[in-house]
Amino acid sequence: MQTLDQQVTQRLAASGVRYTAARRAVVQALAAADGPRSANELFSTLDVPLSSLYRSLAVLEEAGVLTPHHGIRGVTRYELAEWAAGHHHHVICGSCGTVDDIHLDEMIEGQLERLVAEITAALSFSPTGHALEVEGRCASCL
Amino acid sequence: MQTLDQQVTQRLAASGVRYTAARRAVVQALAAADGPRSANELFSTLDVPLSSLYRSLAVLEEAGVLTPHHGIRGVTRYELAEWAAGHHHHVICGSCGTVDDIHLDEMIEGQLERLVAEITAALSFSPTGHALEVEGRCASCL
DNA sequence: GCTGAAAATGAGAATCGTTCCTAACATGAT
DNA sequence: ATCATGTTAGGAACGATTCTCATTTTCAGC
Repeated sequence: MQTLDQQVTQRLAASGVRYTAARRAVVQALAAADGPRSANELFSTLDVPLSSLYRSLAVLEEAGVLTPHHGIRGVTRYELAEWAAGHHHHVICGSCGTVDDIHLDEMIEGQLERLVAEITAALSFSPTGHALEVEGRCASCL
Repeated sequence: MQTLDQQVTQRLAASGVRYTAARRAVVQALAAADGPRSANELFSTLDVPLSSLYRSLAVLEEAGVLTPHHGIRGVTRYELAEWAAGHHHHVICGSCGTVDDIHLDEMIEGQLERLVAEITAALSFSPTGHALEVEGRCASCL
């Protein structure tokens, strides 16, 4: 079992890029968060210039370390990829755009997986993943 | 059983706005499409000024006729709301951003519904809907 | 420990989708 | 016909993101 940093280092090396301090800060901030975060949200936490932040996010996405999540008002939030964060789903507030992770218990997740398999079996489309999103209002927007 | 136009007229009346030619064109274009469409995509089809188009989309969303779908690069695509288009899900190409509708058969949809009910039962969050999105590559991006 | 090429950075300008503003234009109720 | 209100076109403004480029950092090979 390797640490997250070791795994990220390997992934970045495979893309021929370095695991610098700014990139490390981004990965650690996202690892500590309990949902996807936008560039601006990270910016207000991290003391990394915005332009560098956007570049780091792009590099990390390209290397398969982060996955983007497109929300309201053109805001893209990033989270650790599935191999790092574990497979999970999202609860999204339609009002403020906040996204929280939810992990389904194995039984339910298994059912969902079977469902997706049935759906994609009939399509001429090569699926790479699936996402179940529950929409509603979060506690602070009610 | 009323026509779509009649139903939309009622919804807009409830919001105190008119069902004008431009709005009718938007609704009909989306009814004919087999997936969500962005303002730009509609613009290239409809001969409605972009600013009016955006306003029409906002009005129709506000009235509950359309629902937005946020895609890559900050592009928002709209589709008819569930009451008009029927409940369905999406297949999304991670490369070009194209979104296509998929309708699940009743048995599968019922399973999914039960799944979502189980998930939300444990959350202090008032759900308004759910979406299952299958990600992958479309035929033209392979 | 140096050195040079490649990679990464920071600051600001530029771009893109989208929203807001304003003045001119319809429409329906009175 | 008149008035209040809804609607429009066009363009300015906006926020998120990307680009540019000069500078700095990193690291393999000496």
